[in-house]
Amino acid sequence: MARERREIKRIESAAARQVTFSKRRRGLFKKAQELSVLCDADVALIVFSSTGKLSQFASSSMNEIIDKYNTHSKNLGKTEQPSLDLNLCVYFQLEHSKYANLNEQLAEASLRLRQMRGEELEGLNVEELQQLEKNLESGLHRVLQTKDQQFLEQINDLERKSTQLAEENMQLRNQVSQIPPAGKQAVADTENVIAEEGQSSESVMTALHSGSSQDNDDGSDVSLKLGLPCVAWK
Amino acid sequence: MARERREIKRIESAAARQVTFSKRRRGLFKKAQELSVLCDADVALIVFSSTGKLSQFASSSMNEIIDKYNTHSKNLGKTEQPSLDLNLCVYFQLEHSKYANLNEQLAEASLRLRQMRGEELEGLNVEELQQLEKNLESGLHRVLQTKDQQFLEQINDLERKSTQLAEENMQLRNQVSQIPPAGKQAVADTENVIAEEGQSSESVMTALHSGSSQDNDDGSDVSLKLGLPCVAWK
DNA sequence: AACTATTGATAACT
DNA sequence: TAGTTATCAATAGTT
Repeated sequence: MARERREIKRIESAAARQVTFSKRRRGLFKKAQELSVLCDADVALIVFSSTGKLSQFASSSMNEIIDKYNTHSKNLGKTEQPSLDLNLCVYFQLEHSKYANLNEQLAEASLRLRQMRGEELEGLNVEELQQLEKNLESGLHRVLQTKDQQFLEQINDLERKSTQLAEENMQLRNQVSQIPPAGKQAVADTENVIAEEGQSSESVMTALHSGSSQDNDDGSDVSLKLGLPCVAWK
Repeated sequence: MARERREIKRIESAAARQVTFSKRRRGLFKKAQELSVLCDADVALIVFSSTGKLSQFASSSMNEIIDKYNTHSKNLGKTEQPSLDLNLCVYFQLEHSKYANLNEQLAEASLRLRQMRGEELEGLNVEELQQLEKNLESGLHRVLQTKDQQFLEQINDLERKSTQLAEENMQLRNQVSQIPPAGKQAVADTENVIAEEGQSSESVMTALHSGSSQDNDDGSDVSLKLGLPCVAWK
């Protein structure tokens, strides 16, 4: 509502989000208060910022309104404080309304999920479809970013481990070359030269596997794993 | 915010109060939703009208937010188990398990929704992210198809109406041309020719507006509307 | 309920 | 962080 229309989607910049939060929160609370006064309504507003900070407004008492809310779904009677004899009855009603409420919310959430999966779109108009499209696109975008990030992390991991292994490899070679010559020394030396020139990566893999079963006095973990544990997305 | 500034005090006329309540309540809920989306805030809004009718909005789950509020403000102790006979106890356990179960399902569904929106992806591995990506892509695909379909339907509608209007337009022209010549006949004819050649679409629009206020014995609806009703995506 | 004149809220800027 | 202003959005009164 200002210099330019702002699309209703999460503000990525934390600073801008904070500024907008302050401004809009003030506006929202003002309107909540105005509604309660103008229309004699009972209004409760609870806001947790993205940093977890609580703000609240209640036209009367917050707890009173929440109680009224909890008992409302099924019960219409005036908000009398439950007498001791009625405690049980109220408890049942409360449980029931919570239950009904949960059921409703679950149905709502399920519908949203189905719609995000592209089902049950019949009741939606073009505007709602466009909103859904935006949500899906931004969700997809973030999922792709996260996935890429995980791939990059794995690659970095692997590179680090490779470097480490290469170093160990070289140390091992030095140790081997310092072993006093035995009977078949000449042959062993020749093989070593070939390996160094043409099969360095295979040498690394060999060092890897032998390394984890060998005694290894530096205690480093040299196993290579791809981070793909097999947990199904239901 | 309108024709005249309204003082913030209880509206005495019940009718006016009801009307204002409806309008402002809609605005308040919209703003609550916008705040929650824009600023990634958790917002709960409970409104009881002066007649006791409940409206509510919660960016996630109302119960969740209220719980968070209760713990956040200060309250902790509660849940005194009513010590009663065995049947009742069993009943409570049953209710509680149903309740817990629903709560679990709702939490699960909420998490899925947030993840589809690209939030809380931290716990997912690459395989799960790929599955999520597939779900989002297929959902997006279907949403786009549905949207395109609705656009096409609107276009067909408009084309049908345009054709109809063009026909009516032609009939009207014929009627006009059959009017017996009056004093300024020559001038009128000339204007007609110009209109036919260079301003056909404007002629159609003119026919549209006059048509809806004129007597129209075929009873057809000749208004042109784009199907974008303003229903908020809660 | 639908329509506008007008006020109010606020996004970008300072 | 607060203040200013151009613009957009909400809505009071009306039909």
